[in-house]
Amino acid sequence: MPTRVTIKSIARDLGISHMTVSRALSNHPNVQKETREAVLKRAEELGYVRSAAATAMRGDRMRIVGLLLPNIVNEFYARFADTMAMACEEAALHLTIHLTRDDIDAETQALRRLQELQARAVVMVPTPGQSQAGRPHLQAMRVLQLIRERDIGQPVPTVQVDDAGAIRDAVLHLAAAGHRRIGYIGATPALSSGRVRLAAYRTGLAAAGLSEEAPLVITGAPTAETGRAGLHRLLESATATVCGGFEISNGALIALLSAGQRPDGPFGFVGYGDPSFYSWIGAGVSTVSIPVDALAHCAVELLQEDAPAPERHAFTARFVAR
Amino acid sequence: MPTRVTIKSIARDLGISHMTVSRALSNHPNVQKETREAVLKRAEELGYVRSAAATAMRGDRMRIVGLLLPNIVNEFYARFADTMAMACEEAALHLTIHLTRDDIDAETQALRRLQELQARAVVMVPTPGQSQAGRPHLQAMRVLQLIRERDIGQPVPTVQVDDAGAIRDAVLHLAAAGHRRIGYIGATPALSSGRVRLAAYRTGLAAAGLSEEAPLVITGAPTAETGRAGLHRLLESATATVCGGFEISNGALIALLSAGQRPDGPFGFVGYGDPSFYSWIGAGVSTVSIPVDALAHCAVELLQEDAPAPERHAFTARFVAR
DNA sequence: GTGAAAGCGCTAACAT
DNA sequence: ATGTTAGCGCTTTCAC
Repeated sequence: MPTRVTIKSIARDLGISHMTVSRALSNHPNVQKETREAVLKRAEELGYVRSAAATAMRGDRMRIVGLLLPNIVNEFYARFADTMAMACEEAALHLTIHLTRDDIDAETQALRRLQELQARAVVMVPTPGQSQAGRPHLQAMRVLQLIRERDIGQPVPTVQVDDAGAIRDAVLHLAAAGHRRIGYIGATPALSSGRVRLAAYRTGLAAAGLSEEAPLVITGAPTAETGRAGLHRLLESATATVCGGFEISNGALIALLSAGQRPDGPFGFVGYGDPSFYSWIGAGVSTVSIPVDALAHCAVELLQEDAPAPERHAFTARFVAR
Repeated sequence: MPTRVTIKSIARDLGISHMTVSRALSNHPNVQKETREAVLKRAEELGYVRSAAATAMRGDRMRIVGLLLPNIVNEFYARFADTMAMACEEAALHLTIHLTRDDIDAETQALRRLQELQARAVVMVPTPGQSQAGRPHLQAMRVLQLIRERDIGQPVPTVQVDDAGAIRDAVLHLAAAGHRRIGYIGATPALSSGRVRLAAYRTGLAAAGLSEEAPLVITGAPTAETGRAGLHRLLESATATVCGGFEISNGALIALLSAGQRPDGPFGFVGYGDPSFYSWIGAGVSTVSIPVDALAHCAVELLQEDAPAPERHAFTARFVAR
């Protein structure tokens, strides 16, 4: 194995001091033109790369940002990660992904390892539970909470989605179209997002002057399967439904289509999330559109700041009628 | 800002040498029981974490693995990343994601930055083009190519998908069901995967004793939109189709469903990839099933090896009739 | 314009 | 069982 190319090895190679090499490589003015050029040329030839470890040892944090997500297959998280990865690339930051599966121990572990790395910052979707072990020491690492909020012993900025208005609007939209039996398929109220969305559905019903009928409210795991099963039941008992989750929405939509119905069809359908294909099924799928990219960009901007205020940044979802 | 907790700060705190602290923390036998316990206790209290940078400076590479992908929204890449992230978590490796958008400069840049980090390894889907600039110096970093192969100046292991057999089987399956006008919707032959899959489709036609009809072969960008548009055309000119791409398949399937057709006929449909919902649409969607998890696990295993042989690891896709 | 020294956090090697 | 030294690659500080 060839020894590492360092400023010292280049210096020896050129018969000069390693300091001159350092200066040449970091554009310091006090280097003779020819010396600088010789250094740059040799560095290029040998494939020199500055050691991030050595830089970190001198006090700088690593140019690393951690991203803690429950998973990355979920459309929302994938899109979020995608946008964040691009933004990080632009800011010359490394984005490291840590999947928690919503397990607090995995989360704690990931945070700990990010500190070993001296990561600059971490964007996390906090796991629902409360830690039984002590809170991790966050030291100098910037923390930013996404989607959910949890007390981690210090105030941190959060980036949230406010979808209550959009869900209420969805119900009102269906009611205005004449629907009286409007169902809801969403995540279990055990999740805070599940609670909020269900409450928004109820607000919508009330605003439309409709009363809730228990059999029309279907909650379960936030999976496509829940959406599929839910829609099957609602096809018999309701005339329309609102979905409260990405996977659930996709599952329900596929079930609707495979039942031979169109999304703009007699059965009223409002999805959740806005993958591109929603816009070209039939006349388009009405949906609660989440501004994923805006969320991701906000997150990256906050990461760039020296001392981001521990504020709540809420992004409003929009009901899109199609 | 509180100064960093280091072995030296703990040593001062305890009035002992930093070496004793180091030994205690790394389970070296030569430490008195009480001393060790005192150290561990204090370290825990202060939230000490070993500096990865310092460790890296001493010669160890960082416990970082880079993953270079065109994007992460694509179902296949998302699932691959998901599985890899879990496996890395288990192996105490950090997985850093770098999106190339199939741009060779982005790729080169990402590789360079991974070296600055002294990443242990990189799993990359090489971009199609050829680099005009010189090849990056890979130094001691292990490289593993995924899906595609490109000469990067040194032999490296590759993890590939062999889907030709499955695509041929798909055509034969449709032919056996009586279809004579079997279409194909796939990626442009500009991509190597596009070429291979199209060739497999042709092999299938030949094996079934059918001749190719140009209008039935639709290629384009590997997007859902290509699938949608393709299926619309084929609905008029063909009686069945095989898909050659994840996004294309999803797009075509949605188009099929929203045309009021069921995937189990009369129009013969074979998708590509096997997201969970394919199994519960109607009687199920026949598809070319790609063993994503096996690919990901193979990749992680190769990363663990000291000196993985530069072999080609091919995973065979299976045609699943449903 | 260039160089020498020191120190960031850590551990292997060598004292004691 | 514990302590001291040196050096990994780099930049800041202080000579020259």
